[in-house]
Amino acid sequence: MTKTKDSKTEHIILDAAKRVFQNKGMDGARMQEIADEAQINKAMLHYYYRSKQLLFEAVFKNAFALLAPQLNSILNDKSSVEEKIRNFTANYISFISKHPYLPTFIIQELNRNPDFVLQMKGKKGFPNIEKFKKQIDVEIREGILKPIKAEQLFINIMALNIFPFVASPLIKAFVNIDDKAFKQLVEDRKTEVADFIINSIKA
Amino acid sequence: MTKTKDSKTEHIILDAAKRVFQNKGMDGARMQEIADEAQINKAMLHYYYRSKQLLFEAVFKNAFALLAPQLNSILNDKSSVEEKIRNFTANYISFISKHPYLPTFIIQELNRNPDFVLQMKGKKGFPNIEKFKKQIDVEIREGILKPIKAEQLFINIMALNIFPFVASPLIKAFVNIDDKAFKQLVEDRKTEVADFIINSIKA
DNA sequence: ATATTTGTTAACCATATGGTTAAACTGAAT
DNA sequence: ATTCAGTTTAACCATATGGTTAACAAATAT
Repeated sequence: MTKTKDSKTEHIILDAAKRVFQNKGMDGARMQEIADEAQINKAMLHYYYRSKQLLFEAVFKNAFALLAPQLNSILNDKSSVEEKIRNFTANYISFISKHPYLPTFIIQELNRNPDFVLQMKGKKGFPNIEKFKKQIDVEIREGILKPIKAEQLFINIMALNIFPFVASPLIKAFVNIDDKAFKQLVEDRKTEVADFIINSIKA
Repeated sequence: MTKTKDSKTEHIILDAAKRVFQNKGMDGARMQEIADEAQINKAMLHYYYRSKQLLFEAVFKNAFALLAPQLNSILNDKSSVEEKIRNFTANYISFISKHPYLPTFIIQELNRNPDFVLQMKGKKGFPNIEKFKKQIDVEIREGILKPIKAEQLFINIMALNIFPFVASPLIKAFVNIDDKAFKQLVEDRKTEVADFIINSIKA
């Protein structure tokens, strides 16, 4: 059994760091807490990841890499706009229900350090709107869709799908519901949101 | 000139604290930085606000008090649903363009400490969906609107209006635009978003 | 078997940080 | 002028925190 480059410990650390950073953010997280979470000596964190900043970046990139393909599906898939919206909405909400921390974490940390996104932008697999733009224009010309800017539509799709997870404490308070009812509301959105969007843009 | 209860210094501190907390969040903010920002001795912060936590709460409540009336306008005004949506969208985007930090700050800190919202919930002026719910049901019965749950519609309105500000670094990267183009995109949303929503829900 | 590299630990260090204190200053009331 | 409450400052304190080190253990190579 050859030793894998990523040691077991290294993985345990990343996993613990994920949990802590996702809950507390970069500023709120403590190296000792990550070590405790991993049931490991604090020095190991530095042994494998050198610094808090680098450990954080590993976690962030990991999280981003999980999210990006989701968005690419709506930007680059071959199906029609309507199909894409229906698929994306259902899939995305399922996906995030399994990782409810993800969008909040990414958005929070990107606001803390907007330059961070520039580092990602170059890499392949980074979501890009160009293909989607062309597709929208084609479907408008074909009379399938009402005129709308692809940028605005894309923002709307993102907003309707992501926002409820980012703002859940606020929504729960305003709508005056508990966790269970909120979960049901989100579940309903798997079709609600797609209908809402398509209603609006279909010619 | 009688001395006002709120001293000048107290106000200067709150103002500086706003700027720092909004940019760095509770965890990222430093008392020394706030003192520097206010050009004042650090001990004054404790003299007037006792602790970082209390100073933070003052800032947070202040921010929340600014945001709440905006949401109440859509929940409690007398006009028709369509009018409300058009007004709210235009007003809200104008409002936030002047306070771009607000939604991100509130959402971020509420996620850090969800119990915080419960403390606000009791107070009068806290946004509540009940009236809006009834209005939606009436307009559906009258055939003005297609059937939709008030909760979902409210979430959609919030999402479409608030999300672009919360996720601006992400959006700028995906849509591949600079600050100026983003500002224009947001400006366009003052009518875009209302049209998008009304398109979808009007019978 | 022995040397060498890799992994792990406890103790330690420098600095940052929220908070305190005691003395000094200010301006108005006596 | 003196008192007195409210305000401001510099110095200080205890603790938390990210990071390092040196010794030790386990695995791997020679």
